[in-house]
Amino acid sequence: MTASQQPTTAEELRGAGLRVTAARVALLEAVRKGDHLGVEALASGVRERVGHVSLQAVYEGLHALTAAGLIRRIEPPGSPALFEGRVGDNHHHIVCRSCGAVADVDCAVGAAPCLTASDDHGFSIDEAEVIYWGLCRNCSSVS
Amino acid sequence: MTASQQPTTAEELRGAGLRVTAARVALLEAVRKGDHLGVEALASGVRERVGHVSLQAVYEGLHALTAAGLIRRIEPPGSPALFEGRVGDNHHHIVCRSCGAVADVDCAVGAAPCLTASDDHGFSIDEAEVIYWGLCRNCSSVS
DNA sequence: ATCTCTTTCTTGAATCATTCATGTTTATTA
DNA sequence: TAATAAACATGAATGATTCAAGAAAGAGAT
Repeated sequence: MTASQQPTTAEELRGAGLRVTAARVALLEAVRKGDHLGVEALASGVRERVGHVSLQAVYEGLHALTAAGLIRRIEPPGSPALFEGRVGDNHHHIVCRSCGAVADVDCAVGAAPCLTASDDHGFSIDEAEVIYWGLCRNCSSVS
Repeated sequence: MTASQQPTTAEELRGAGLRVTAARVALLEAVRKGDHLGVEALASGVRERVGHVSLQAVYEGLHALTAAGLIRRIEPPGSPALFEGRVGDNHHHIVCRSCGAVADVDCAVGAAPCLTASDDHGFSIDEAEVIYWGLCRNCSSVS
């Protein structure tokens, strides 16, 4: 068996210095398949694939995957933490004020948008995170 | 006594449809005097002015003042809620990754910045909130 | 000034997300 | 296959916030 061109999930974990366990493979796949899911939803997804996994193992796995840069954690105000598989690009999020739905938004103004604050107060800024607030299609039609 | 040109704190509360109580006057002043303070710090500030006030009264007062638009609530990821007195303008925040310090940033690109997402996914967007991440002067000098 | 009504406040408990602690299991590598 | 460090399980703890029910106190009417 030669190494495939596209690394498997297991190879990605090992390449990030993490051990390959069924729980973590399933967790990474659940995050990637999901669309900004929370911890409970991810735990359900993992359990569908590999049987019982404790909630704490899910929390630890999410920390490890986040630290390794394989997934990204976002925390919209008023919501528990959500996780997504899209990493490395600089993208932002729209959050529905009514139902909490989250969608991705590519940066509108280039690769490192908004990184220029008008007055940085002596801070050295390395990232600008934008959250757009509004209503999703469903919620605005109900209005 | 004629009405002053600059409304008093009490008049502002009444004008917003809220009852004028010592606790809420002190709370509004504490928020305005403070610089992005959390609930516990605000409770301390209120108690310095008017004696014992329960934490729940502080929470309720903060909700009421926020709903009335007299103060603004922000919730940087990883931090409990913070409150500020600067409202009505569209400004953003810098958060120190190391110590959590928060500073205000005027919008870099005009009155309603970044409100144009590249793809709104059918959302109707009414606000863009920007959080700049970095290190404050103190934390970056310690490096 | 007093009465009434509604808002605000208090006390105490409950909830939710997340973390901590300890012991056990399991994946890796030698 | 044995040693060891990472990952997992179970159970308890923490911190921020909210809920519930009754007591106190502003605001406007009498």
